[in-house]
Amino acid sequence: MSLTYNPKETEEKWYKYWLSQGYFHSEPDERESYTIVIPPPNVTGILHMGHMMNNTIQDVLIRRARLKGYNACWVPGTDHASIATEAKVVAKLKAEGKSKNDLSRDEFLKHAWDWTEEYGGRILNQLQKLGASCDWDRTKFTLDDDMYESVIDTFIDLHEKGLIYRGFRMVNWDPEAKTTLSDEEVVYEEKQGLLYYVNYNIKDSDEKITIATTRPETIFGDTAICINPEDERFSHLKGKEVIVPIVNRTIPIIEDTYVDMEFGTGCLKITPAHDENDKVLGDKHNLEIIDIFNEDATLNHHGLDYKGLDRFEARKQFVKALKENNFLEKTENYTNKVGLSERTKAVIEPRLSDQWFLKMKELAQPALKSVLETKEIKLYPSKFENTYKHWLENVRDWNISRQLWWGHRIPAFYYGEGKDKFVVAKTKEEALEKAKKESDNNNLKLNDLRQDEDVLDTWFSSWLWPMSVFDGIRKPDNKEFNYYYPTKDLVTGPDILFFWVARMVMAGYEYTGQKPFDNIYLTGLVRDKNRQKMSKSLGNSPDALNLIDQYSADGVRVGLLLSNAAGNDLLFDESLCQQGKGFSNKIWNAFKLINSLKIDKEIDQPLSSSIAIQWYSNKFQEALNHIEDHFEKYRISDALMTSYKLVWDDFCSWFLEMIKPEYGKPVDQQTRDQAIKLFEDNLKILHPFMPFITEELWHQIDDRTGSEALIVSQWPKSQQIDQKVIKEFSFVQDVISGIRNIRKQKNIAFKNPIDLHIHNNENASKAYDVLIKKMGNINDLDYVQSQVEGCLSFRVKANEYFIPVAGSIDVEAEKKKLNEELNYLQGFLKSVDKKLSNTRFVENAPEKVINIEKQKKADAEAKILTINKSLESL
RNA sequence: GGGUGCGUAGCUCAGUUGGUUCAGAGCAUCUGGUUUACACCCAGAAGGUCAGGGGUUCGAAUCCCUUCGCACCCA
Repeated sequence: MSLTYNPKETEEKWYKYWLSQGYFHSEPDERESYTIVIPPPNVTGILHMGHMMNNTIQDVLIRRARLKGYNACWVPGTDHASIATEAKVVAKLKAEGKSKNDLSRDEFLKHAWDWTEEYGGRILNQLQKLGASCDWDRTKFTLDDDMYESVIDTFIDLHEKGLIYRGFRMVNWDPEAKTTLSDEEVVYEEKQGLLYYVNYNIKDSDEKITIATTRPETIFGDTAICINPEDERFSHLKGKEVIVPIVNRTIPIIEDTYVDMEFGTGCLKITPAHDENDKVLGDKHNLEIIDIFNEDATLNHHGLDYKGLDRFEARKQFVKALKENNFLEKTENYTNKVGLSERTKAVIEPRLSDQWFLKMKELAQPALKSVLETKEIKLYPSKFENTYKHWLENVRDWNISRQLWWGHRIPAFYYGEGKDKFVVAKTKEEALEKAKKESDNNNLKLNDLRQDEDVLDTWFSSWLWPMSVFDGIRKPDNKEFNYYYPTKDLVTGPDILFFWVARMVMAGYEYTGQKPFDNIYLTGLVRDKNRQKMSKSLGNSPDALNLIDQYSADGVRVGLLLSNAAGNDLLFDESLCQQGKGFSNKIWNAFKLINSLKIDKEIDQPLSSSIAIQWYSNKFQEALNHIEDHFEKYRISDALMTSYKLVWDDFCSWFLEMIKPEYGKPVDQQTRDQAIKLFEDNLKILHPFMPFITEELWHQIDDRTGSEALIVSQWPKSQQIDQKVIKEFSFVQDVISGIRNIRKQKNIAFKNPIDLHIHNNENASKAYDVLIKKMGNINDLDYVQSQVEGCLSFRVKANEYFIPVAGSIDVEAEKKKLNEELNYLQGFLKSVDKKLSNTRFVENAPEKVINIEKQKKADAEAKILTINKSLESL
């Protein structure tokens, strides 16, 4: 066995081994299934801390399920991320001097596929370094043929059900990506801007009216001025018209109570094409709609001389012109929230366009019910239920179209001039048949059909993920789907609770009548020390593989899990990984110790060892119960911490020290065998957290065949716990701590033996005396009936322990110590007495609590008695 | 503007049904230790107005109200 643990070699070796043995692969069989589908990372992405966190948790769950005898199946895959990927491909083309506009759709898609093939597998390979035990044979991509068809089938089905419709709506337009974004993809930022006060001349009058706007460049699109009908300042202007400055168009003054008389000048310009609220007013008052922008947010011909200028440049120049022509009254500083594209950071332009929408209200109902009413799906931590509820109860129709090429192309075919002349069909041929019927025109040819140019929102494919990875959309009765679905756990971040999770629940019920998963576990976001979300784009994410290099995969896994409770953000700190690595070292050395002991088959097991084994067996069972409970409640970090303390404190610091023979002496066969058995149980519960080192040691213990690998062994069985053993030993631990304290106090090195006299008021079991002697390095241990002079003392419960020390005892110091203990106890007793003499407490508190208080009282009284006696004898 | 959550040791965070185990863990700090599996170690110590105030209760870090600070979501 090598002196120190070499994670690099080990990790590579065992990952290959697991793969070669097919342990990650699952096929339906008679066992119960335990399925997790990975939240598909972005195909162009690379591994960041969030992924590591997320996937470590999934791997812990799936490895534990495997050990517990489930047929565990973790399905990996990626999504095509239309906006992000298309943006990257466009950027790459640009760097090569090509423009997307010069390419045909097919040519562009070829570039996108090339890109995907080059970078697509990257993130999955990185997951392997982390130890992820995914069933790689099942790896899926949202644009695989079967996945593609599932999405198209779903679109057609929902359209037939009347849930998908086409609408002319104000959308969030990203002028950089030249696409629509959903509300969820827009981030708002406060920006310092100006409020411009602009004068409009009243037609056939010398009078003018002043409006305040943050966007003077949209004046080109003005089609009305609106005043509040109750505003007396403007009542004389009712029915008149104004002239748009510079543009010289005449527009009406309309009246609507929507206008806030307090804000600005109480007078509003209406630009229906470029503002959501103006659009509503425009519809109400039948106003003309003038769209002044091109798709890249430069001005079109409505912008007159400013045609072709970017909106911000146009604003600058137009304001200058307004000023020069005395239309600009004044400007004021003004902060407003500006919507930005999450992906490109471009300022969102509200834009009217034809889009495809999915009605959400109906679909949301089962999703609400299952999480909030029937609890068929459980959400961890439950605090997110409120957020979930609020979103679903106020859900808006989902704009599912994107003005992009990379993705699932909308299967709508236009056959005539009007934009409502279309049919939805799976193939062009089917579409032709439908179109002939609808148009009553049998002369229609394939060439007369034009397919919609847009693709579907990426989430419109990933909301099917738990079904489509098992081909459950196309073939709902297939064997695998029936076996693996519904899945068990979904592990993801709270930031995509609506984007993805809620929608998967909707799709699940819509298509199977069943939930897609039993449990939703929302992890925290990984943040850096400045509380910023860690992301590649901010450049504040440590390189994942570098971390693994430095601290080992096991170390990083432990580091990530250690201080991370569900749903709470984790401020990432590398020292946590260091702690994880330190833990590996500890485990390694624990085995090194057991392994290095020479065995003597002739010697009997010492009493101290048999006690140690009995104690640790029970301690292990107690911890196992806690661990099971933690897992059940998805308190993964607690489960890890419980295991950590069990192995480090109980196993290494106590158990191993107790069974360790004197230096150079051999160990008996029985103790060694039992220690190995207990160590193996440790490895089993550690395996989900630290798969590599545990598998390595498992094989160092013994030559094992393929089917005997740790990854496919059996999780320890729960057994009856002997609480008495644990309780008695805990008392013994206190005694040993007391001895250590005295040694420390008097600077008595451990190698120097001392004597111990025990005044056994508690009538504690003497069975453990051998251990006290061994662990305290006690020469003579005896029992006394009264205080012993010339000793330092300490107490455990009512028991008193005396240790003779060389030189004179400082009687005053001893008295002082005793008096302090006495004072504390008397205060404590008083508070307990107060409780017990309170009739309302005795009447109301549960019996269990009262008994505890009574026990406290008895213990305190006994101890006080002991101390008083000691004080007397001093 | 509306909603949700958070505030516990120097730092990062647990604290489950209000009641033993409750004021905890890890890191950092300090003191001592090593011929012995591990200095990636061992044995100890110190560190707290549970954000402030009020209330409910026999009993509050935990429940309610309120003030302050912070974060996130939605508009």
